[in-house]
Amino acid sequence: MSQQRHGSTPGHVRGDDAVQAFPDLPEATIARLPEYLRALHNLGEAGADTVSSEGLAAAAGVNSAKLRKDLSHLGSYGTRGVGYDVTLLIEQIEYVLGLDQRRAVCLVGLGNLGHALAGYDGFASRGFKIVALFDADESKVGEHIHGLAVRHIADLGRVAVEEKIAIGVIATPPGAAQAVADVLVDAGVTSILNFAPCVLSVPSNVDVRKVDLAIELQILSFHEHRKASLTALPGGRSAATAGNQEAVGS
Amino acid sequence: MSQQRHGSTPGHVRGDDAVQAFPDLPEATIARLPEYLRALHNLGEAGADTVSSEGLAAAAGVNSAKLRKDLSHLGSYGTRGVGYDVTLLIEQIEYVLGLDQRRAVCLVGLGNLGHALAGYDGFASRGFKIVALFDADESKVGEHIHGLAVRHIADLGRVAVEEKIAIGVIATPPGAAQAVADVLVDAGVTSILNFAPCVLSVPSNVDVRKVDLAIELQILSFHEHRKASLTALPGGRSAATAGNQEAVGS
DNA sequence: CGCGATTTGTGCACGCCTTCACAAGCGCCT
DNA sequence: AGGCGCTTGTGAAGGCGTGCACAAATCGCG
Repeated sequence: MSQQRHGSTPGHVRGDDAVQAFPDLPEATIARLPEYLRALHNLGEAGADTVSSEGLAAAAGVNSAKLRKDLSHLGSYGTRGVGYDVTLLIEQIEYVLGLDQRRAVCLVGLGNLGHALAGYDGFASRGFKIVALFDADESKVGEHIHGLAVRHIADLGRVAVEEKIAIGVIATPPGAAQAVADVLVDAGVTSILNFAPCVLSVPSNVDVRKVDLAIELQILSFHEHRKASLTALPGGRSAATAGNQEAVGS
Repeated sequence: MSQQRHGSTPGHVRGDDAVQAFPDLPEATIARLPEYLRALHNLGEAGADTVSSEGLAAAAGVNSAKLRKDLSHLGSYGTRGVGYDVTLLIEQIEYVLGLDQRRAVCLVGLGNLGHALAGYDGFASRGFKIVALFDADESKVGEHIHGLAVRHIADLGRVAVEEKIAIGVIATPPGAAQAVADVLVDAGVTSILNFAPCVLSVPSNVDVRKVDLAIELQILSFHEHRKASLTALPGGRSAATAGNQEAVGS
C-alpha cells in the first residue's frame, strides 16, 4: 500500500496511473468526501483560494479534526499555517471519487420518482450522465423525458452492455426491483442505487446503495415522538400543548 | 388504536405514561427499525404469524444477532423456541417510531423532485400525510398536484402553525433552503428532511436529516473507481499490477 | 412428565470511528 | 535572519457498534 502520489510536485499528481489501489479509505470517510467536494465548489465560486480545515469543516457541517483526518487518509496536502488549496483539493477529491471520468448511468422505472430523477440537475452537474431510461409499461415506452426516450425494459440488458453502463438506478415498485437488479448485474453493471423499498440480493462484487424516503421520515418521526415525550417532563407534567394526541396504551 | 405496549419491560420503563422516551436507543438501531417494520409487513401479508430472528434478519438484510440486539433494546418480547409474533412486533415498532399517530408533513419546493415527492405513495402508506405544498414561484401557486393546491411560501409560517405541522420536507434549490428552514423552525417545526445539497443550520432541538441523491452516486462512483483500478488494465503498462491488485488479500 | 430441539436475549471481545490535544511545519513580520 | 502565530497532521484515548458464542427459556413429543 505504498502511497504513490506522495512526494512529487503537488501540482500535477494526476497521471494516467489509474492502476493504483487506494489506500484503505474508511467507508465513513468516503461518505463525507462528496460533502467536502460540494463545500469546496461553493468556496471556490465565492473566490476563496485557500481554506482552513476549520472553515471547510464548518461549510461541510463536520468537526474540523475529523475533516483533517479524512483528508490525511487520502494523502492530501494542506499547508501548515495556511490551509488547503481549494482548487487542488477539489482535483484530489474528484480523482479519488473517480469523478474525472464521466460515468454512464441508466434509470429504470419512470413513475413519479423516476420522472424526477431523470430531470434532476444534480446528476449532470456533478459528473453523471443519464444515458438511458427504461420502464416496463408499454404506454410509457417512446415517451421523451427531459430529452431522452424511454425504452422498454426488455432492451435493458443489451443497451446496458452497448453503452457501457456502470451504474444503474432502480426506481421501480419493490416487486420489480429484484428482477431489474438481476438484469443489470447480468449486463455487467457493478453499482446500483436502489430507491425501491426492498432488499436486493446481488453478487458480492456489486455495490448497492439504498435510499428509502419513507425510512427517513420514520426516523424523524421517532425523534418527534421522543421529543414530544420529553417536553412533558420539565417542571412536572404540565399541560403539554398537544400531549393528548398521544395514543398510548393504557 | 389498540396500542398495547408491554407494561413492565425490564428496567427503566416507567409505567405506561406518555412520558416515556427511549433516550438510550442507539441511533443505528433506530435507523434499522423502519426496515424491520417493512419486512414485518411483508411477512404479515404473506400470512406469517411468527417469525424467527433469523428469518426476519434475512428479510431485512441484516445479521440475526444484530436484529435480536436491536429488538432487545426496545424491550420487545419474542418467545424463545418460537420467535417473534409478527403483529405484536409491528405494533411495538410502530409505537416506538411514533407511527401510531399520523404526522402532518409539509413539502416546500415543487421542482422535479418536489413534484415526485408530493405523489410518492410510500409516504401515505406508511403513516405520513402531506398536508401542504409550498413554492416561491408565483406561477406554480394555485396549481394542483396530486390533489393538493400549491401555496405561496409566504404562507408557510402561518399554515405550518395552523396545521400543526411537525415535519417539513425541503426540496428547494440549495440557495433557498436555509431561509425555508428558518421559517419552518419559527413555525415550530422540529424535524426537517432536507433534499437540498447544502448544510442547514438549525437550533439544537431541531432534527435534520439530509438526503443527497448526487452524493449517493458519488459514493458508488468511488467504488467503481476502486474496482476498476483493481482489475488489471489490458492495454496499459501494467507492470506492477500483480502487486496492486493484491490490495484485497492484504 | 421430562427431555431434546429450537430460539431468544446478552456478556464479551474486537474493530472502527470520533475526538482531543499537541508536536511539527510554514509563512509573515520585524 | 529569527521569532511568532497559525494550521496541519497524527498519536492516543474513549465510545459506539458489530458479531460470536452460549446460557436461559419455551414448546412439542414420546
